[in-house]
Amino acid sequence: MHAYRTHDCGALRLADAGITARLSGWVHRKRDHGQLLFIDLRDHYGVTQCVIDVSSPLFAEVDALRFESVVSLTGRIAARTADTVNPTLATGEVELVIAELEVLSPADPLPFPVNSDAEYPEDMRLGYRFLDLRRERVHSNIMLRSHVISSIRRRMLAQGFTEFQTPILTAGSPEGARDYLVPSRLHPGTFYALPQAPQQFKQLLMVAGFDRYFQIAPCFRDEAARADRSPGEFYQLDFEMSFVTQEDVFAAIEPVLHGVFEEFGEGRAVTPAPFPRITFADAALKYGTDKPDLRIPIEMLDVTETFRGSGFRVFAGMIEADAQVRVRAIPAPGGGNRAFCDRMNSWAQGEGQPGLGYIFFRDGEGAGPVARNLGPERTEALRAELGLGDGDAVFFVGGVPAVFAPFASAARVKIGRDLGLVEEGAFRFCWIVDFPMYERNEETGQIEFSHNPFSMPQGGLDALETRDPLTINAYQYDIVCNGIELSSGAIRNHRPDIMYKAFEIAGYSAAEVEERFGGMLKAFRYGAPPHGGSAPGIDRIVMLLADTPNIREIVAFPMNQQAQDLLMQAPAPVPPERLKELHIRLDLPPAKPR
RNA sequence: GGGGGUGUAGCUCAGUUGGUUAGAGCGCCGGCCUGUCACGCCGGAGGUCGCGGGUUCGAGUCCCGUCGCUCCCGCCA
Repeated sequence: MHAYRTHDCGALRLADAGITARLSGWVHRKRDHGQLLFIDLRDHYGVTQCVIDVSSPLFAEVDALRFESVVSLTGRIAARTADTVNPTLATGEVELVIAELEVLSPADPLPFPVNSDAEYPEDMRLGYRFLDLRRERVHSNIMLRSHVISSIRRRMLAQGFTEFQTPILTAGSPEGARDYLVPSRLHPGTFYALPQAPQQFKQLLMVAGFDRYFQIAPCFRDEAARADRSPGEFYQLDFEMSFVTQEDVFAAIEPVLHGVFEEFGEGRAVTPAPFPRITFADAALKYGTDKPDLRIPIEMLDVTETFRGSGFRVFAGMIEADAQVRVRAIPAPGGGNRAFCDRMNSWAQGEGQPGLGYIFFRDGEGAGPVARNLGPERTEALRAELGLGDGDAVFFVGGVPAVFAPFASAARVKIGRDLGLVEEGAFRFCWIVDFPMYERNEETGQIEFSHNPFSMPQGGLDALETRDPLTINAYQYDIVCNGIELSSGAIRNHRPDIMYKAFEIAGYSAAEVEERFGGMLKAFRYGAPPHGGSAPGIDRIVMLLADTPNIREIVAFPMNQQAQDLLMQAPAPVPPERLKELHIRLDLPPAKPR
């Protein structure tokens, strides 16, 4: 007989009754009846009930086992009587009658129970992550993550992509987040950086002629954490393709994402490919954000003209005073009662707004102060334009769109949630396309890249030379699911001439561009294919599938929000001789003693 | 760097208007129980109420400061 097990703890069935089996695992639960004792033995695969009674000489020893001790139990497999079958357990028709016990590893009393799904403090869970990972929910999340990654690999290979590794010790990125730096021992005073993303390498692979690259790529950024964002490191499905248009990129990745979400969505609906394409401008207008949650069937509408010169002086006056001012209507189907509208108004005030104007429709007409000031004709025109009727309401936000957008977006989401309009059990995808290439920095007045400076401007060199930069869009796109940005991507700018011009508009001299991006420019001078790609976040995909807002639920060994590993004690000081070897002297005091 | 929340037993939490000896469930230790599956029943140990200061006859409770954790803003193309 095998030293540890003949079966795993999820394997035994009624057909196994009568055999002698050996199981190894953790003591999940104990039920002590004095003369009779049940042990639920758990391993990765399942739970099996084991039983012993007082006639056995082992009884006292089994009785003394503490939770989470690792034991090997050997004995006959017995069919349970009909009235003792446990239908909630895969192995619930049988039990192991304990004849031999080996304690492989006794456990101390636990800092928190493993056999419970109750909430525990994050720092304790992370400090005892090996225990936390035994708990059913986290354990299955980590398995889900592994299966998702396998599925992604399989699907990417099926799409003709090839997986490549790219360096972890590399050069710093001139743009973007803070780099993690690694001192060079061989070259005093110099540092490697950990990649924020394999961006330049994947583009170089395209220049090298590999055509379709992907990688489940670790990315490192020395920035603050969020609930949905790890400090330090995270993973992306990084991919890049040559000789493609934006639509080719979409067509390549949509089946992968759709397939993965179908495979692991447990019946939740998934937007069929092709996913809707929404322009950045339309998203701003309809949703107030470039990350719309399309499970909420509310679209805002511009109603500036209805309020221009109207009796509703607040908005009419704002429109008169500032040409940038717009008024947006947020329809609230089913929200047509004063209680709901007043509650929304109070919520808005709690959000720091002066209030939230509304009209609600009953008895065939609009009610509320806005309707009174606007007059019946304009109110009726609004009602008709928005397709609303009795029992519905509409809310209004006014001002400069860029200023009110975050609030309008939040109001849309709150209305959708409070009225129960959110489509449950669904993954709603869309592409946000046509991001503006440039924006004006309101403080300095300078024209800056609004997103990725390496994207190809729509219209190419001609557009850069002839058009107002603020009207130029880039071939840049995000993929969004349920209001969560899964990735940014772009058709890249592979033409040095267009790159110099693009940077010139943003105030960079040719010499600066040469100095900062010389490597890429050099590669582009020897025959570079047009190329593009994207990099959906693995962690966010798994979070959506696991239905958790916290990234630490789907990463096996996460750091805490202060970017510390509480189990391994990282980061940690290093001995002086190691620092000396690295030519480093710590002569600055810590910024703040901790 | 800023803001919100939070901190009471190993864990989850309750603790009234400031008032006697700070409680419950789980876990731990001991006892009882031969068919449970979150087994049940009885008993016990376990507390610097995060820390420091203040107000008060009296502080877990009120005030000030500070620290930890967490969430958000900044930040993250």
